[in-house]
Amino acid sequence: MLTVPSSPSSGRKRPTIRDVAREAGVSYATVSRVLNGHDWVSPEAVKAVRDAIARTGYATNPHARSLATGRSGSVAFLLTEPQHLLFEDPNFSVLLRAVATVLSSRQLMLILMIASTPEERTQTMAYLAGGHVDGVLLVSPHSGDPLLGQLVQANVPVVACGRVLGYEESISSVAADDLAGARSAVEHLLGVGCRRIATITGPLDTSGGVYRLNGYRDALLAHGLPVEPGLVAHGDWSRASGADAMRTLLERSPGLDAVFAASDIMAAATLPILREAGRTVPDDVRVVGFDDSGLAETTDPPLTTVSQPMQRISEEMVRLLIDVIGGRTPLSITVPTSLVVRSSSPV
Amino acid sequence: MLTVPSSPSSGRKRPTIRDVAREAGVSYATVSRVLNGHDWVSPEAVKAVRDAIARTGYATNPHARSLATGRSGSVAFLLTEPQHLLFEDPNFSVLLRAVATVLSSRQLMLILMIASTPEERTQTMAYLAGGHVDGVLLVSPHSGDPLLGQLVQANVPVVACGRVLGYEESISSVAADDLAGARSAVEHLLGVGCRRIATITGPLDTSGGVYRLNGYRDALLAHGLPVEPGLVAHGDWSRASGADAMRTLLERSPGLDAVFAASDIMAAATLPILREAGRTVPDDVRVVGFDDSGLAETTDPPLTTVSQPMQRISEEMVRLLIDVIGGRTPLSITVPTSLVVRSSSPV
DNA sequence: CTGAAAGCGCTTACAG
DNA sequence: CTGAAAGCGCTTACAG
Repeated sequence: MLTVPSSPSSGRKRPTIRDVAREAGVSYATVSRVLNGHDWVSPEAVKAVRDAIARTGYATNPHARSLATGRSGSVAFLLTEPQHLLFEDPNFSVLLRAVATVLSSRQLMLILMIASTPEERTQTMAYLAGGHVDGVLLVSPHSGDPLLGQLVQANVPVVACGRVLGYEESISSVAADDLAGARSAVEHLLGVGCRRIATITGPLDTSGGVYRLNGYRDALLAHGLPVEPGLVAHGDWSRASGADAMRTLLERSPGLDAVFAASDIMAAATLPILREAGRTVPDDVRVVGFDDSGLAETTDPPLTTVSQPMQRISEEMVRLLIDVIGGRTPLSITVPTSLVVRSSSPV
Repeated sequence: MLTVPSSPSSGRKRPTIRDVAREAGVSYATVSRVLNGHDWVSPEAVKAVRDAIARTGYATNPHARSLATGRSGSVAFLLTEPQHLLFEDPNFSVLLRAVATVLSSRQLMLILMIASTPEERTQTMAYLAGGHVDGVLLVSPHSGDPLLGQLVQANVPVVACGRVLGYEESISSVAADDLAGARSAVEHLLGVGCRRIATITGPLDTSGGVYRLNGYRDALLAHGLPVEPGLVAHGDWSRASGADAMRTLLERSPGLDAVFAASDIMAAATLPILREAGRTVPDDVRVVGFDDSGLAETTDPPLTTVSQPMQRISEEMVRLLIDVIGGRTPLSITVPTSLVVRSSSPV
């Protein structure tokens, strides 16, 4: 069913393991051995083979290898967010970039799969369940997503970025410490004297949405402050939702003196709204975001935010996925966050 | 050399073409025929096979197929920009997203490869020259890049996004009409009365950098205006370079009344600099960008910019790549742009 | 330490 | 229209 015609442009036949063997004067099994390095091979044979490889310009055929080993040598990076978020949120590109580097250092290919539309989801699931990749890295899953159950049922090795609500036991994950991160943000606001602190949450079917809200609550309660419903508005990570939430909050609680948004995008979206409403940031209203995604530095004023160590998260995701592929039981990893103070809420 | 252990988690053996054949009561060659649809198969056989596929849950093994056909069924999306740009520029994610969708509709896998560091480049080149993908989509190539020559020499099917300076004949490309787009931007500025129009160029080893500068010149000359060196500053697409260029321009030509930046990112970067310099946009200085990348709507004020039809560009890139893989000669495709007017330079 | 050989799961002429 | 068979390029026990 491939749409690609056969390829005359690939030119003359590439050298195979047999060509190398002939050139090196050994059997092709020996060539395979030095290629894979598992078994013992005599130093002379190794050298002969290496030279022959260099002379012939041999490169191993990954399809043949995969067929023989049953492993694909590739990992899917699966995005399930609606497409507008993929455009907006720098977090995705940062994660993608970091993961690509880590995978490449482990000789694994990164296959990008986007499953927004129903058709894409069906196709994607068939591909993944077909065992065509060794494992999948799942980005920002929502707990109601049927893909999750299918993945678990099909026994596909998965590691999610962010804990997966409802699948904590069955799907491995690595996440920033959302709870502690959010708490530190709100404690920072309390520490500089804010008392009417609003929050814009993420979607509550994601662990980021839930845990960051919990962190907000914890911090307030720990300081003996009530959690007022009028100070809590919900977003879906998008810029538009952040702007809407800010408008709602200003309407319901004009006296607010700070807002903690569960993402930098949503935090950035509050800025023009606050300005239009005649509030100065940070003098009238302080703003704190979450992610430190690169966006935070470029807003006016730059955002105080909770930094997630994306590099570390990426490394752990790949390492964990390799473990899971190897048959180890699911695990949740939490990495610490740190508060980055900028002018939207200075100390 | 794969770092992934063998995979117990993949569970029981998947059904193969032979299981389907047995179930359907035909030879497995027939199963393959209905799977591929090239040859004639009797309707009864087709039905028997389809049913058997459904019952067994068969999914074809892409590695076996690739080994037999010599085609990989996958395409590389190759990024060679330094990593900071990948974070900043929404253009990349937009293109990636669009290309992923088009490829998926053609049953082709998208393999993401990032070649920033020297090691990554060596590895990448080996992989591509090894014929492990059917073709490569090249993003934002710079003309001095040795990878270009290697790709051409290795006879790898390539389609670039943006014309590749120095390789116009040998590397296919699809690009927005940079020249006409830039001209329309500057004509817009001239049309609203600007006379001291500065420009911030892209890097001059990219066609986007060169052609957009040419468009700027063309428009000025056509209106009988000189091209003043003091009004031209160079950037490298990055935000930081845009800010630097703006500072330089203000210093050299304090009397400027407009700036045309060759990308939205660089245009966005001028805004805070202009504000710090006490200039109001658009009253004192008008700003026009290029890309309409999503960023343009979110700046303050929103940017007037030249819109590139990324969806269309993506479709053409994939279609063209399939042609090139099929052995057709290189081709350059140019798609028209359109001016989007927003408050940074209203009519 | 190293060959010979089977096998991974498919496609595709070659005969019928 | 459909089988039987060779072959794609590797890996990996199995003998030695």
